[in-house]
Amino acid sequence: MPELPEVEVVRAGLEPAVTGAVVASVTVYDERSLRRHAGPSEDFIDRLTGRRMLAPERRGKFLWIPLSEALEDGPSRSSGSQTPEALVVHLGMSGQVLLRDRETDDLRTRIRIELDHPDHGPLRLNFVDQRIFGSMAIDTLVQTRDHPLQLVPTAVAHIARDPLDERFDDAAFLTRLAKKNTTIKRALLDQTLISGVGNIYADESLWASKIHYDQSTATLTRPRAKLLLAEVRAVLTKALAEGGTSFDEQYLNVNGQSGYFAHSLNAYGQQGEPCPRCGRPIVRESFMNRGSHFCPWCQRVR
DNA sequence: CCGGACTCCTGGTTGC
DNA sequence: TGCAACCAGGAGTCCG
Repeated sequence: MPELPEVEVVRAGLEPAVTGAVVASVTVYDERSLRRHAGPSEDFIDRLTGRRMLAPERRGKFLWIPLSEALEDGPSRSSGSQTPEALVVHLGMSGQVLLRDRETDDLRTRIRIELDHPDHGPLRLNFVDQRIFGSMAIDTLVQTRDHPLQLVPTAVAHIARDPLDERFDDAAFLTRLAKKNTTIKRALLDQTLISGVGNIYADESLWASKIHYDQSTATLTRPRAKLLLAEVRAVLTKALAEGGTSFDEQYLNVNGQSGYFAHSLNAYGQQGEPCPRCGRPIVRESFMNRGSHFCPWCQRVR
């Protein structure tokens, strides 16, 4: 499942290739991938075709590419009365954005976007998604509450900043966390409190900070919560560093599954394996309709 | 505010 | 060997 590091790898891979590119054509092969688009596929195609892409942005697991008019000369209409828009991408469980030449097809391509880039020439974006939990949509950009000059898609407006965002407010997060009447893993997965963390990195950062997934947030001491936040950052940063190294240079292959962190997981998917810290077996329990992996010895409710 | 149930979805794996 | 049941879960919605 793509979480913050995987989505950031995609964003960084797309940036040099799509920034400044003009959308030549759009093909929707599966309308279900437009679930989050407020309108029919014709509307999606009309609003995307002919637009110029700006630098991709990300918050948590959401990725978006702001769009401007394609006009090269004269004053840009995008800064005038036009409502700013963006192509919003969420990878869901299995989404990938593959950057290809105009001849390359990919299995299970749901949406295809053909681009003309002033430097790189003709390109093709294949949105591939096996389980169709991901989506593309054209959305309007709105001001954020804490920074009026920063615009985000309306679909992202309710999402908290992620812990790798320089404007993430540690103190405010810790205070909100302490006031919540819930348990810690639930809080970590609550994208309105802290974004970008999914099931894998939640389990990994809880293991690293020796906290049980069902620990009450109200009784979690501030030092331990602070440690957890530091471990969340460490885990995400490490994954990002490992994932950011595996690009195919010929096609600038942007792949949502490349550079996965699987070879250095301590808890996630490790049930039955010895805990790397104490040697006792890692246990998997069902929680929130998903697996929770933890060491019952190192991670106890306190 | 909180949590549980449900929905979307498909291909790999398991079980009989 | 064949097929059905099961499983994985991000995010939104609805309801108690």
